Amino acid sequence: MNENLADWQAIDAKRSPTQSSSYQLLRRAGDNLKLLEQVHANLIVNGRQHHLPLLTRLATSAIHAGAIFYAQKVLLTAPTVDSFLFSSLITTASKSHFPIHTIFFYRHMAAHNIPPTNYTYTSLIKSFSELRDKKASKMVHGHVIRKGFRLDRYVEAALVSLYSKIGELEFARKVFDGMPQRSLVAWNSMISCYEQNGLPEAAIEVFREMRESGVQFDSPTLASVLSACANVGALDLGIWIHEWIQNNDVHFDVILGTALIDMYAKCGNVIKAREVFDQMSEHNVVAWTALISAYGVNGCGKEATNLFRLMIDCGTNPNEVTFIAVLSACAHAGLIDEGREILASMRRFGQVPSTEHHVCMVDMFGKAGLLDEAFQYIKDLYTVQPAPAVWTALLSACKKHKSYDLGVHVADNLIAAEPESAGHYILLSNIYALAGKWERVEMVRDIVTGTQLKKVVGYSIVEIDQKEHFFRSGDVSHPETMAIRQFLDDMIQQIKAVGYVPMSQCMMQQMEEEDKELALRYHSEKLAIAFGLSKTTEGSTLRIVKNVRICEDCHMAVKLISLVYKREIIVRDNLRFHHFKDGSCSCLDYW
DNA sequence: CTAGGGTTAG
Repeated sequence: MNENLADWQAIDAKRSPTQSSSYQLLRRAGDNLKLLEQVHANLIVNGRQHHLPLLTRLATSAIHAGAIFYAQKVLLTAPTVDSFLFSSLITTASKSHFPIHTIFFYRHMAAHNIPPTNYTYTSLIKSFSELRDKKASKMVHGHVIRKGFRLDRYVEAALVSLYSKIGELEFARKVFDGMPQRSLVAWNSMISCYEQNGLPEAAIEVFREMRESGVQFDSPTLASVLSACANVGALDLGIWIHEWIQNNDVHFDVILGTALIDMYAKCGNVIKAREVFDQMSEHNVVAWTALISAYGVNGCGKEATNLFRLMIDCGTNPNEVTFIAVLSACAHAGLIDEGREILASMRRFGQVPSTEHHVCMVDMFGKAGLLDEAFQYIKDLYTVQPAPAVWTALLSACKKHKSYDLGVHVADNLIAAEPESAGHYILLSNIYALAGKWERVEMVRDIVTGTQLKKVVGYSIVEIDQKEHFFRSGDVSHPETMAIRQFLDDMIQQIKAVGYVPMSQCMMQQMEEEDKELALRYHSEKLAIAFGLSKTTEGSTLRIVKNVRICEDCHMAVKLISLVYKREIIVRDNLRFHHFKDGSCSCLDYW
């Protein structure tokens, strides 16, 4: 036996490393844990456990197989260790989403007095960004500085990404600004940081800086920027990027394609979104969902549900996001029976309806005025307290359909469940206002102001010559405010001539009729449209992006504006699109 | 022979 072993080792020693039998066995074992254990035994029997490259490969393969504890055992029983083994373990563990074990390996590395490398930190940082712990993240940054990797371009890019994921934008920017030489990946991390944290304008601004500093961008850059364009409604820049992709040699994959679909969809151009989809060679569930959502938010519910079925026929299974997209499409289009059917089909795809799906269903019933059905749906759901978002959907429906009693009942429950959310109080006061109970409106408003609850400030954006202009209700901050107001006053006169009557009941505060009319007149979307009309030529489409829902008065006004000025106007609110043309809206007043 | 950071849908 011992002689055999000696022979074996003699033979093996003569082979080149890649031909060594142990290495071959390891390769063939792949991610199969049983086989890896056999190779491990083989290594020990043949006295090759000192061979670190083999041991490293064994341990990383074990992690790939999901056997993180086995990898730990390999490490703890290894007769010798080196920096490479540790870095490999840390990298593989972080890539395989074992963040805690990544830290375990890092601690052991220190215990063995093996100095970390920049490889160590990029992976360690990646694990911490998965943990989303602010304090721990800053501790890692401290380690990076103490060990002298503060100016390593790989580590810095990872830090930008880490701070992005935990929402520490200023720290991300500080690291980025402090880089002596910014890598492409660092630029991409910074852009993605702003995009992912709800600051699409800032993301676009960094992209501008990037172009100015002459850094060549790539496919991940553009995917992030397109996503930012989508969220801010920057169609001009989006089209510029699309053309750039067509004229340059950039890796056009399913991710970039999906980003393009979403950009066109969120800028209101479903036709182009479909065109991009049809040109893509690969369609995964994300791409399908983006297209279904495109049709859904633009009010084309029938097309959305047809695509949903086509997707399944083509062999792609819907996931939870797909169901949200298709159910909300049903809600926007009033496809009640289809919505019910699709909800029931979730189980077949291994999906369980969650709060977001329930919200879609309640919204669907609620929009259609089926308030009792919506209420019953909620009551049938749980034995315990339903999620607040479900009640909010019902409450919005109560407001829309002026159901006073149910509305007050729902709002009471909602406020009891989430007393810190200002939105609930506003909805409740709206319900009181609709019922003319002004003293209650005042009471609720006093609560909101008295406790300093944060309320969402509504705004509208209009893009003129690749520049976004922001307006809030009653805004006077725009440099051209005087001209805008004059144009707007004239615009109101013009639509009054064709039958516009200000819907003062949209004002949820008690004030004089005249004041109500003026308050309505300076709603942010009217300001944005007046500015847009005055700055663009006849025949061009106007696009407005809002962060809250359009009110009934503005909806009526914009219909008439589209008629009088012979303009197509697309308004995107936080939930869907309204395409105004020739005096009517694509939503057919169902929203 | 064994290791890096950034990208898409709600």
